[in-house]
Amino acid sequence: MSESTAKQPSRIQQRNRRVILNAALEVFSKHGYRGATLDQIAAEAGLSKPNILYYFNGKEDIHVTLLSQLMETWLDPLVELDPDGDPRREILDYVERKLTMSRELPRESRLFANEILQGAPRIEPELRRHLKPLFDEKCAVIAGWVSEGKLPPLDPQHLIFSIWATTQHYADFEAQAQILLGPETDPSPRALAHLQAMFGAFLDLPAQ
Amino acid sequence: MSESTAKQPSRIQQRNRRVILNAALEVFSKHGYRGATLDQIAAEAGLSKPNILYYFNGKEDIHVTLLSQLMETWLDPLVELDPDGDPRREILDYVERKLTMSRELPRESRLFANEILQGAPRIEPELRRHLKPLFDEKCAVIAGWVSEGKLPPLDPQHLIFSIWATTQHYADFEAQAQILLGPETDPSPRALAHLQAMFGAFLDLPAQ
DNA sequence: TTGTTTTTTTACCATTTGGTAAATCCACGA
DNA sequence: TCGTGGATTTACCAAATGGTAAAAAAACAA
Repeated sequence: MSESTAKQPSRIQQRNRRVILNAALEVFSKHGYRGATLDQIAAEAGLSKPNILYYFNGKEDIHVTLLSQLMETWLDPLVELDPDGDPRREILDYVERKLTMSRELPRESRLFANEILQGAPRIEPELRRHLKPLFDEKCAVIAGWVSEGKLPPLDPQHLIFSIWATTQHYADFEAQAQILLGPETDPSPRALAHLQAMFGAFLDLPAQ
Repeated sequence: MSESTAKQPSRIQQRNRRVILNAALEVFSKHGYRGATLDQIAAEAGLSKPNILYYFNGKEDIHVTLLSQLMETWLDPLVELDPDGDPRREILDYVERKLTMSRELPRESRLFANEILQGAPRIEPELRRHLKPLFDEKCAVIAGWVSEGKLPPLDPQHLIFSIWATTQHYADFEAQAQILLGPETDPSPRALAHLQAMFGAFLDLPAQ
């Protein structure tokens, strides 16, 4: 017992846990929690099912571990919103970061969307612990900007909801967008231009 | 054989099919397709499982029937968008209709969201047949308004995406909103005010 | 090498789940 | 009242699925 609580995981442990979590992300984001099977995850990971269960305590353990590990990445763009920056610039940059994340991490986006859609049964504590305080903090920042006259009167909470909704839409509803726009084109450039124009217009101080 | 193709369903058939579809909507929207079980649907409907299968050919049949029947209701707000109306008024009214639908039919919204998230495997043909033409038609209407100078330059496709995303967000991500805003309050009034302000600002012709 | 610990596989199991066959019940018209 | 067809229940089944026990294999420290 070289450590006080637990031994650090071996190289094999680290690698296999990572492989399993990546496979689980693929499968969970595609089929949802109930729709995903351990066999699918095992096949995707190139391991046997009992071997998967050697590294995790069960299906739910994998799912919760995934969501918890992703939480930080997921909140990162909002964390970067700087109270001391230019309000309009900060918010439009946040929109861009969220849209980029939607394009580069669509599996993560769909994983979260699936979980929230089902009522967030497994991630609710995590949301209360990490998302809620950050959300409140950044709402206060935006509200401050409004009261300082640096932004027009607006509802910070619902502004953030609108940013989340519009950016994540491109990952979560990708199947629909492909049907409506065609599968060839990457909607991102036009999506970014549109969102910058829309939120930009909303954030502009009228007749300054 | 009094009819050419099939006899019209009896009163019992009509009632039970309606009861089953309502129960299925409840269960499918809450757990997704794979997460829902025939036993749950049967319990919710107050019927036995074999009795359910007397009225439908199987789980998928129920799901597809649900989605197909809902499609019309779902597209209705967009159908009402009037090419001869005032552009700004028409679009803002559309936003309001969509938000109202999100509040009054959250189960339907989540059912669709679940299906699209999984890649729309069962409803894709329906989307190509009904949603796509309507989408193209209304995009053309909005593009017409833009080229007539009645709206500022904007991207009709992505504008509609933004309207869908922001309004449906309140149904699909209700669990998250409840954590962040508290379960007591109905977010609808403030959501409506926010969305009207946001899209209103975006649709305003600058310095006219 | 050898003994020990970690990792992987083989062979299972209990439960759940979509679905079926056949018997039974029941409404209703003649 | 009786017969007939529609409606419902009872008793199942096969496949899928999450999970386990224990043996075998691989890795590793001495």
